[in-house]
Amino acid sequence: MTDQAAGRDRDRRPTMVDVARAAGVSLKTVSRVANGVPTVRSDLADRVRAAMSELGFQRNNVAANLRSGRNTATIGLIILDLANPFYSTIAAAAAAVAERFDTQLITASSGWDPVRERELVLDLCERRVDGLIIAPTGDDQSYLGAEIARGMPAVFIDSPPSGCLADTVLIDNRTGTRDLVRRLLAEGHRDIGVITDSLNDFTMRERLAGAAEALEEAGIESGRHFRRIYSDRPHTAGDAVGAMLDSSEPPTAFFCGNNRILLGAVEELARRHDRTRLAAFDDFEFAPLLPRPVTVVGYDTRTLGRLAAELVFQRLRRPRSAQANYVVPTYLVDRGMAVDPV
Amino acid sequence: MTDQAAGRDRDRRPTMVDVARAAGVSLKTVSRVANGVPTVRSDLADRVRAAMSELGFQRNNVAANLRSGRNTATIGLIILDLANPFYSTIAAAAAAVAERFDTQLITASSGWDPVRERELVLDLCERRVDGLIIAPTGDDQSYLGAEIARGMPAVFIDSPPSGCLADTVLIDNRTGTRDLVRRLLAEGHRDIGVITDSLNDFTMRERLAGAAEALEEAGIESGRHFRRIYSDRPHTAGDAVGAMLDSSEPPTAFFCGNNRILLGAVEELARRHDRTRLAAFDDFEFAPLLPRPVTVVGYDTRTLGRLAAELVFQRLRRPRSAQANYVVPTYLVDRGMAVDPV
DNA sequence: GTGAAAGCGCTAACAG
DNA sequence: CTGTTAGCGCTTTCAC
Repeated sequence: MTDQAAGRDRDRRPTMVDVARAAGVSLKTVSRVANGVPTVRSDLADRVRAAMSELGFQRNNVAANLRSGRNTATIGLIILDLANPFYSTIAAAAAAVAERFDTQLITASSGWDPVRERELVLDLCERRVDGLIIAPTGDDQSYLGAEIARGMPAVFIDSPPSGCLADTVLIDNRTGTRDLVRRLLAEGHRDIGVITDSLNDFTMRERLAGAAEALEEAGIESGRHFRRIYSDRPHTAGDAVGAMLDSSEPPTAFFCGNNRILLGAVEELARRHDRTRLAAFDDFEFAPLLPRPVTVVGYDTRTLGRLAAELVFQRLRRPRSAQANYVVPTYLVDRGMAVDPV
Repeated sequence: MTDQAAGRDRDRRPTMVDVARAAGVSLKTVSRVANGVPTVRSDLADRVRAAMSELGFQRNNVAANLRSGRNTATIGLIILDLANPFYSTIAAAAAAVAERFDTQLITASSGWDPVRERELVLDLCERRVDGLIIAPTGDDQSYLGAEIARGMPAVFIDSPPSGCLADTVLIDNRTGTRDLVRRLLAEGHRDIGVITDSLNDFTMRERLAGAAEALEEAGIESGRHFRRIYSDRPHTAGDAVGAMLDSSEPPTAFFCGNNRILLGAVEELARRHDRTRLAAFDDFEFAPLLPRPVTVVGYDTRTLGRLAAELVFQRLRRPRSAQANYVVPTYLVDRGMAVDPV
């Protein structure tokens, strides 16, 4: 490098070469100081540090990682929608674990698009993230097999992968729903309206299966009052509730497959001044404020995110450890408040 | 590189050199194919592509960016708490913009810790993110001045920076609150209890100032009914409400500085079967389900995130463009439902 | 203790 | 149209 190429432009970020020249030492000494290597003569180290702050030097970690072959200290989190509190809570919990390992999280939303999911995985792999946490959509993650075989830590959350083997952290959808429906049965309800979202979704299938188990235990035909809705408008759930209530044998209780459905049901029941028993999967922040009692299946979303992140770092340390499949337990909790008329 | 160093280990990711050797072409031809350069003889391109999928090649974008001096296609988002829907909505909106530019978001939470905020900024700069979106905490962001001068696009959201100049996207806290308090005044309320969170917070100071403006317009001493709370437990807000109601001249209306305070107030009023008029800053998803009418100040959080991200990319294109200071407008909306007794 | 040389995986520049 | 050479900013040898 000639002297005139010494980088006179103010815009360029100073490199270790610039620092070395300013401090009158070799590039390598600068590198040592930057990395806190103790065996550097203190006067040299001081000169280097002075030059660093003089020039406003900041190490380029991208370059450092490239040469050292070390990790990028980044893990990728692919979820369905970051605006959804369920996923943002997971992201926050995973980030808290990552922080302990000086690692940052790249969070991306697939928006329920399997093609996008795959693109994101590829993109993150090309960025050489150290690991991947994925809430899958669609039913084919076989494209990840090669990555996993190559040693990329991959953890699936909320739903298991299809077409490849990986660590998973799931919620106990089936047991949670079974316990909830058992409770309704114990209260004497025999006609229980079950409202689910699309059964393309693993979690929804599991919840329905849990409900069916409880109903069958009680000798009740599990499909007796069953409505599927596909829309994300709460209104649709309200319509389902209305249709069942208007039938010749209306249910005396409803199980709502998620909190969105519950909200639609609450609104419809409020409109009708109807006090049919309500139960649902998913607890949520404002459930205590619901204007009528509701029993919901709760679970610790933060635990889900935390376990997933911990699995990634665990697998980073011991790449060939046995596949881990965690299940986050559920519990029943009574929400909603008794309120006055306005 | 000698032949025996050809990388026999199965674990190592294949590089362009490996692909070139397998395809019997030069490294550069592989690079061209990987980058979609059209001027490659089709039979060579086919051989390269075959070798690529044979070896499971994935370009290392970290290395590619290093050499080309291009961007890392990453922007950093520093917020206070990703688990908070306000911030996760911003993150989702910013990510949606970033997606249009094939850019990923690294999202990190400072947790209201100024030291952590600074560490995160430094870390993200060392990772050579292309830009930064920051919801600041603390009152000194002067450490960013050098970065901004060097051309790092930085956009502050929710609160402006102190000690440096940068683009901002803020919410019109002052106007929103002033309009809301004006409405209470127009309804005839003269005794309005104002409950805020810590005034260390820029947004809270602005909201209080907006309330004061409206009260002074009406010739009312603005500090008449005023309580500050510092805790994040809604209970504390309830205590403040209770104390004011128990005073010799209880307010006939309350303004709550944020939605957390509102929830505490709602609970306390429900407990007392008290129907004092309620108003608050912040709309939120479940506000329509509140068990009593409440007028809230709403704003489009997604717009905030979108504008911030767009500013980053705008400044990336034209680094020396004039400083932009956007203000997201607010509006009043009536929430809460009239409900039956249970 | 310090520094020169080589090279991480890729692209830019220039030849052929 | 293809290949060679150099080099991004840093770390890793391995001499001195």
